[in-house]
Parts: sequence; C-alpha cells; structure tokens
Amino acid sequence: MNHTDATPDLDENDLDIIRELERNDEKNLEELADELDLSKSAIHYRLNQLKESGVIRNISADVDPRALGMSMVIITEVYVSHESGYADEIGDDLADLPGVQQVFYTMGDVDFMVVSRVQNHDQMNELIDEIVALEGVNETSSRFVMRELKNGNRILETMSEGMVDRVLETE
Amino acid sequence: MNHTDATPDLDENDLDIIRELERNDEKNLEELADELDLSKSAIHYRLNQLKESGVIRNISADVDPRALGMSMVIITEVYVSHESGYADEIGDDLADLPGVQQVFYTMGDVDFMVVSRVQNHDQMNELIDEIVALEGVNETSSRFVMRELKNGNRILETMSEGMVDRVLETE
DNA sequence: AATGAAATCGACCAGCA
DNA sequence: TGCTGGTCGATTTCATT
Repeated sequence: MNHTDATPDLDENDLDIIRELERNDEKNLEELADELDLSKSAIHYRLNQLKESGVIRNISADVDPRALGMSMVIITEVYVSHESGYADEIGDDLADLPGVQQVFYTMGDVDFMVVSRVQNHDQMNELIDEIVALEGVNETSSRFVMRELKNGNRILETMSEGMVDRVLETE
Repeated sequence: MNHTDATPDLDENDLDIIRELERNDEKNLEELADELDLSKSAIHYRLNQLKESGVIRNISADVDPRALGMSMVIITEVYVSHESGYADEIGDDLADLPGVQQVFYTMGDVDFMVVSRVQNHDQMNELIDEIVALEGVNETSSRFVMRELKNGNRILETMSEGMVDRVLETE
C-alpha cells in the first residue's frame, strides 16, 4: 500500500546478511556462509546486489569519539523566524558547523533538533554562539548530555519481528 | 585499557587513516597506501594498533533505513518521576524498545531524549505508548521529523582544524 | 546457485632506522 | 618503536555449468 519507498525485494537471507554486516563486516565470506547456511557464492552474489541497489550504502569504520576527545554531547533545539523561507538553507548551515553530527527538521513549535559533539566547554559555547549567529535563527535551547545509553546506527537490530515481517511481505 | 579518556597518541597519519576509513573501508591496503603516501606495511601496522587500542571500534555496513521501510523518525522527550532511582534502568528499557536508535540521559528539566525510527503511524503510536507504560516514566513529548538534513556517524569529518590540533597536541 | 581456477589481497616476519 | 620489502597462505572474484 505504502509505496512511497522503493524497497528492493528482500528475503530472509538478505536480512540475515544485513543483520550480520551491520554488526561487523570483518568476517570473510566463508564464515558468513557457514553461519547463515548459504554458499560462499550465494553470499557474494547477494552482497553485490545489496550494495548496488543501495540497501547497503557503505562499509565504514566506527570510531570512538572519546579517542578524539569528542566526549561532550549536546542536543540543541533551534527556533527559526517563520516568515523567512530560509529553512532549508539554515538546515544546511547547521549541518556544516564543526561538531554537528545530526540535524533534524521537525514539525511543531521547534524547527530543528541538532545533536553535536565537542571536546570541552569552550567549544560548546562557541558552537551555540555560531548557531545563534546564523541568519534567520531566532532562539536556541540546549541540553547537556550526561550519558549516552544507546547510540546505534544499526537499523535491523532494533526492529521488532513485526517490522521485519512487513519488509518480507512486500516481496 | 578501559573506557576512560585515555587518548592513545595519534599523529597526522593515524588521523588520515581514520578519516579515510570513516568514509569508506572498502579500499584495499595498497590504495590506501598510495593515497596517504605511506607503505602498505605502515598502514597495516597502524591499522592494527588503531583497532587494538579501541580507537576504531568496529567495521560495519551502513544500511539505508528506507530500504527496510524505516522512514519515519521521531524525537521524544521523556520525563521521569524524580524520587525513583530508576533512571539507569529506565534508560536501558528505552534502549530496548523496537525502533529506538539513540537514548541520551540529559541534564535539565528533561530526563531522556530518544531518537527512534518506525515504519508507519501505527508503530509510532505504539512506541510512544510503550514508552509511557514504562515504570517510572511520568510524561513524554514527541516531535515528528520531517527531514533529516544530516545523520552522520563520522566524527573526524565534522571536526574543525582547532579540534584536530587538540588531538595532535596531546602526543 | 555451485564449482573450481585464476587473480588479488592481507598477514606476517626478519631485518633496519 | 615504527617501518621496509618480500613471501606465503588465504580470500575474493569470475567464467562456466
């Protein structure tokens, strides 16, 4: 019904591969094949398709932010003056500020939610100043994060059985 | 060797490697060596250290959430009844709910910020219900994300020159 | 989707600055 | 301690069925 998203038909095997590689891509084809009860070539074939179709966008290293001193996290609500049609531009400007990790454009009274990471108090203040200084930004409100209980970029792992079923049904 | 802020001394070459692999880990050692003007063995040597020291935590696949139908994003503020010492437990409970991607424990009037991803309206309502139903949760307030302008897990790429200098100085 | 052969790659080591 | 350069075994890749 809901075909706004062009979901390339994925079956259980595809999802198994995705689940495995979202967790760790350092296994070789043979290990994967053993665990998932598929042949090496089958894995190879499916993996190629998953990459080419854009389901797997990238293979990359996950770096510990603390190793780079980026241990402070702040979440900032950004309010924009509504008559200005600058929303998109402001979003891009926010995304380009140093330390900014995520920018969401939201419905409701707030306009943007920004998650950022800095090394110390001074950088935190500087970043907030830079946000306020952006043309069209009205007001901001920041929260300091004391603890990150979860910060995952694994999608499939967080999905319920029902959610997974919905993916398989569109086959 | 534990999770303090003990920054293993990193030099420019290490940061080059990290920057490259945060972007894409699918290059082979020789390509990397060419681009970074280091020998294959030097890359190999440093890469091992980066992994062993925990600077590089993982190599994994980045999956397009839309390919799994997880196209709706919500950001939820969760308020907890303060007399309960349940804070940690609630944080873990939140992290375990289906669709929940990030959980932050924050200072200030809000207690938790939760970023989650679902497939449709029904799942959105269900998730919010599940959050409210958690023991100790007082109140929630959710925002619907209309657009993700940036959603990166690349740390080094977002760092300013000044931030990078600070890492190099601790050598 | 499986096989097996050919090409390529990463792991490793002894020696060196 | 970090690097060189080369070898060897392992792994990916691909044509064929």
